[in-house]
Amino acid sequence: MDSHSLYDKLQVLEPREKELDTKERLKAMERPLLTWYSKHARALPWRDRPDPYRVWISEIMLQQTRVEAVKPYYERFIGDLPGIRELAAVPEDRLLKLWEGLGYYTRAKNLKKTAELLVEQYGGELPASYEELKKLPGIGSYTAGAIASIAYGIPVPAVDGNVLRVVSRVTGSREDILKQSVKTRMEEELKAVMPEEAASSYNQGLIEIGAIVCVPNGPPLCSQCPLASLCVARIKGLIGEIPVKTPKKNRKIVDITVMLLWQNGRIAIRKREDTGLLASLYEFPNVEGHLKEEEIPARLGVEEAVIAPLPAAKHVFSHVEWHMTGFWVELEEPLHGDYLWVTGTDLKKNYSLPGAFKAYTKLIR
DNA sequence: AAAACGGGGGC
DNA sequence: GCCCCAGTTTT
Repeated sequence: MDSHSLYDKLQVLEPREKELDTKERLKAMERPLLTWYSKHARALPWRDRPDPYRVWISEIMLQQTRVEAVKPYYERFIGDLPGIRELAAVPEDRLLKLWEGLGYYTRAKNLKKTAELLVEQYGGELPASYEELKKLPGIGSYTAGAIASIAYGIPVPAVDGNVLRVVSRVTGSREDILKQSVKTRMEEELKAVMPEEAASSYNQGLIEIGAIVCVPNGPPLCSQCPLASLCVARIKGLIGEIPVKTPKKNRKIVDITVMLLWQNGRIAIRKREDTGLLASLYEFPNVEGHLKEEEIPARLGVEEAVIAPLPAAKHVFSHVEWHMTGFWVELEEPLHGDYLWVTGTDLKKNYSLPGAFKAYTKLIR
């Protein structure tokens, strides 16, 4: 029987697909990619003046974080800490306050650690070398490639989730893009075809296509894509199957009891451990497990307290869920221990409490 | 190779 | 409710 599906008819209208191997296909992206990027690049704050410091800060903020979320943080951060030396000298609490709400707080701590390193050992500047950049805390292969190419014009690739998606589609690769081995090979393949004089636009162009054309969720806008005629996934109708990603695992549930300790007009907070989840941020005193009201005094080591239950709350992290219950606890005297007793105003202005505690933070005047 | 590490936006 | 995001580090 004849095949007359819409897809078959459309395929007849396509220019005949050239027989290209992967390397030739990647090389063939260059001209359409650069032409398209010169015309369609979004105006973004960090693109105004791509000096190494500004590129570095933006790239760290953009790790696993959307452009729209980064914009206001970036502007404020650059305004407060305009250069490496200011960053190296900033107190950690003020730094974390600048980062509050962005997530992945290790990024901020690594930023400061690296700034100190740069002042002490690199003459206060980011090194103009992919290999040297990659040695710095918080800078992996993607970020090293991004800084090297965008700030210094060094022809090395910068393979992020966008590039993985775009290139796997263009080449028609059904390999699992979450595998490190697949990313490493793509980096090698792209390095071999990188234009010597246009590394910045080449990398940013690939990323830009991934962000606004070959989008991460929903169908790609192939009619706007400069790589459409080269794209194996599109030509073979594999857009829905590529990129391949392995399914992710379930989140662990953790029960937590949060206590708002109130004494003489002040609330107790404490600093979290400097490693692990929400490292170095502040929190309301809490314990793992769901405590009953009558268990509270003993846990706090007090004879008496006026206790009232607070609403339950849930916070979802990427790998764990906190299921929280809470109690309001009025004490006659301060507790011994590493607590800071702060007013509501002081709390909001000077201390970074992660969003996980929002349900309880908002109860404080 | 897998897990840890946030928070927000899209559907 | 699930997926994903201009990833890196630790286990």
